[in-house]
Amino acid sequence: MRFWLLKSEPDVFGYADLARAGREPWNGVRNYQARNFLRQMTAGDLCLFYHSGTRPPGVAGVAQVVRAAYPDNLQFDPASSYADPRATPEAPRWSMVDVAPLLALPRLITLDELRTLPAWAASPLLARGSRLSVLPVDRAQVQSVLQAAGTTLPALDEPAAPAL
DNA sequence: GCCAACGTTGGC
DNA sequence: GCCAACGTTGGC
Repeated sequence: MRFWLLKSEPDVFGYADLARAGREPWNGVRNYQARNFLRQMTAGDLCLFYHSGTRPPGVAGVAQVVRAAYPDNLQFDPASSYADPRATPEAPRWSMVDVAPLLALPRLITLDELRTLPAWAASPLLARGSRLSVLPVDRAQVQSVLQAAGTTLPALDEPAAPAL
């Protein structure tokens, strides 16, 4: 299992919207680095759901990848602002995954608070001018956020897949 | 292949 | 609303 952070503007689509929807294609990512991370995701990976463009920004919940990367539908939709005329169904350029809600944090863990957590010291999220909307995190970072929020995820504390 | 111009992101 | 940082575009 790997761990990721997904940014979204809550005015557009926040964690509460995901909780309501039950499942959602994470489409519209139009940055190659972010796209390449999407392509590394597999079902079962956990994603911190980060609210950006709001005050304060921070992690609002945890989502789970429920479908690995497949072609982003919006790239083929001329009516979409995410349309990409260079993309064809035979040669798609952009990918999306499907995510589902897993846990709403009891309280937002703000960007300011992330800056105080040792596990986050080296995260690109905290780097000046960071704009990446999909980025890898690690188990310790996820755990530190859950701990700060006063909650846990049983799946996190289990050892990696037990050998049979 | 360089680089200036431009558009976008995102914290403040 | 401002502005710094960054990625992309397109002329050359």
